[in-house]
Amino acid sequence: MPAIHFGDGSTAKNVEQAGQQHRRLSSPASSKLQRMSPASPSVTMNGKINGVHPNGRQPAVNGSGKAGLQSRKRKHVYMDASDDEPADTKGHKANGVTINVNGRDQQFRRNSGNLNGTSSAGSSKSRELQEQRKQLPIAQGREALIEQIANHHVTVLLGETGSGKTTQVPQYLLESGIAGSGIIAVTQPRRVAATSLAARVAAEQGTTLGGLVGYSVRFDEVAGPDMRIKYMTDGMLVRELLSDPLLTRYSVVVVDEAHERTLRTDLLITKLKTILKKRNGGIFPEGKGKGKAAATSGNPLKVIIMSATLDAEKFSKFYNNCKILYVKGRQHSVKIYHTAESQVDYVDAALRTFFQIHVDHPPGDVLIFLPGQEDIESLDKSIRLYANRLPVDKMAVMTCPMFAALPPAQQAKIFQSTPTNTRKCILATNIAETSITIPGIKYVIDTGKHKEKLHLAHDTGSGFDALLTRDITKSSAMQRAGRAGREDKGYCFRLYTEEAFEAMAVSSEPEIRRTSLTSAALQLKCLDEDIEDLDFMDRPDVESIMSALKSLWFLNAIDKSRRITDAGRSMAAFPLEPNLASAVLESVKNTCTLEVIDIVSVLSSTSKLFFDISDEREAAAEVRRKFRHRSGDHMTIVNALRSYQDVAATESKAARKEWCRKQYLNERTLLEAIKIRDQLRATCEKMGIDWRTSAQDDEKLVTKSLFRGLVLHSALLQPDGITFKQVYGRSVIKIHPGSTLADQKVPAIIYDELVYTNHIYARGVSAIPKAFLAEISIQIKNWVA
DNA sequence: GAGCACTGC
Repeated sequence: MPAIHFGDGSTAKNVEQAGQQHRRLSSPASSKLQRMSPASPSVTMNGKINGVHPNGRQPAVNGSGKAGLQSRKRKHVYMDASDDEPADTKGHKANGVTINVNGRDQQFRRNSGNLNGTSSAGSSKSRELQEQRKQLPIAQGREALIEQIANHHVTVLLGETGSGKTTQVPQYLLESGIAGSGIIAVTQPRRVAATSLAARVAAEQGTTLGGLVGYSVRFDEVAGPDMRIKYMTDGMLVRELLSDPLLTRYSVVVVDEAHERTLRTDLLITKLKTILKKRNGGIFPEGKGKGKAAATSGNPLKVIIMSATLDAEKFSKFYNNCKILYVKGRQHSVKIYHTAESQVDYVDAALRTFFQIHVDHPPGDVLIFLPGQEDIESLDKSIRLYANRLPVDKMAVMTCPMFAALPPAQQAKIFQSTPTNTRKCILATNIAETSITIPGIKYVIDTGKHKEKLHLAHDTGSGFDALLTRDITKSSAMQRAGRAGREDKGYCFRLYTEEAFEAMAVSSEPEIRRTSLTSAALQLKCLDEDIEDLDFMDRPDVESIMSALKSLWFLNAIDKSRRITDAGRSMAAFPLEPNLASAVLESVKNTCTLEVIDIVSVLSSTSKLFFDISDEREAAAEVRRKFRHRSGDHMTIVNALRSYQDVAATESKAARKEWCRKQYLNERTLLEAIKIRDQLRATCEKMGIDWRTSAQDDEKLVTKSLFRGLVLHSALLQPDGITFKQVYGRSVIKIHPGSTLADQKVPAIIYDELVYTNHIYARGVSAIPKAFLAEISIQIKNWVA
């Protein structure tokens, strides 16, 4: 195998040499860095004007400030924030306050290997935990932090990985009395984070989970009357807004991981701004008059925005230039190498780089970031093939694929300890970037690619998604590199040039600018707010808003003057996308709620119901025939779900699992769907809807109900007898070959989604009579009139 | 005649 060349002609073979080379090139920056690093832990409070993290600054993965992540260009030099900012930030107008803390990395890790839902809280005694708390980097800035938060209604806290902000800040708020008698809500983008953090903080407080500290995520809540700190998913708090628009239960809302900019986080940030105005007396407290505004309301709210990287100033600007606090974290240094030339075949480059590391570098596990399952499986095969040919005196290689769709048992393999004289090689998607932390990683190989779902909106509200392999962003590249420095110093080999890195976007577009806004628009309508009028950090595209409103109008969720309808309010009550919620409401009229809820439960599950394994497609299709329903894929889902329940009623857990495997059914999807179904049935009961009504053998009732929600996803057969044309759009589409209706000649269809590969394919397809289309077009004309 | 990253109620 020819070697891959990294850096300026140096190969990965000689790390020290390559490292020296890199240091030399960046020497002006690194000498400055070393000078600026405080020699001992210190807390620097500075009320003067100081730009904290000027625009474009990257996160400091290399917390110690030694050689590593810095590039030649000054604007990407990583450093400790301090008084001694480079010239380009002088005079930068911001109310920044720097809390500069050095501290030791802790053994405790967030989200650490929590696939099995076990708590990351140790069994250590309370005293040990208290000692650990004091050792966290943030602990040294505790008093300064408390003072700042006490005196301001909004605080932006920029804390690096390992600073301890997420576990400690809520406890400081509680212990200092700032939170008053209200609840402290701490939002997280991911469920596992919310549950494992709550467990950890409960242990630190010496209470059981559900006492002082609780959590709330979908399907799972541990809370009690004494709860003062509540970790929750951002989606849960958005949902609470619908019943309590001012969030009166909470005295503090901490929005964590705000830099991820999920749609729900952005919604919260926007709504919190208006809630602050209402609860805190209309005006934000600026530097002067701090604390006074709180007196204008009996129940003031404090907001803390926590971010790991970048964007801190953007958050601050959004909240009338509120204070930015900065807490340093502690990470071990990671040396980064770029390839000397760009690589055409990243899978091949990853293969060769892995063996360069394996042959020439000391023990330590390797994590390779790849875009998807297909590349992972192909590289996995290649690595195992070559590993078998290694000389016997070399370490063995153990490969571990890792992606979300992988069965949990195989996912767990990455957390098993590596056998002696063996190097573990983990081949992972983005899942290893934020969702899970894998212990023992010393080397990261970064292909620089990921998969991205692009929503191609259409002015009619129809549109389709395409999943494309694209370049990652700089912040993503930094995050990936950081995965090598969790436990000790590490190395990151980027399979792209330094120029390619420089050309990457700083961070990805916020979700609000990429995703369908139909659901968000409906929720806001429930609060009597219009998505088009709201003050967002990043405003969504006009086309995207129009597409969302048009969809809502087609679903009869809003009327022609854009006011929410009764039906719209009912739809918002369901934890479903509005189109599926609309199908459920329609099923009430058509007396088939039982079947429709079964279907939408599966459709809104995370993964697909049927496995699609390319090598076993024939066998899968054969087995699937017995679930097949002539009307199409939706009733086929009902058949499969019912068959599973028959099996589940009598068989053991192991037998159920085996049955699913033989049917090429994803049991994880079935179990999730059943949970969702229970939740939907409960929602129906609250609304006085009888969910037990069944279509019996009249499946047209079911397709008619689904059609109501999928109006915009309807298409008519063209004269060629093969392709379909969208009724409310211009695209010409085909039925996906995996559908039960592939090769069937039906006059009109509805579909769940369109996927764009070499054709635009409709997936999740059912046949409908053309008469349905005629009926709806009359209804639509009547609304317009 | 097929090729799906991740997350949320």
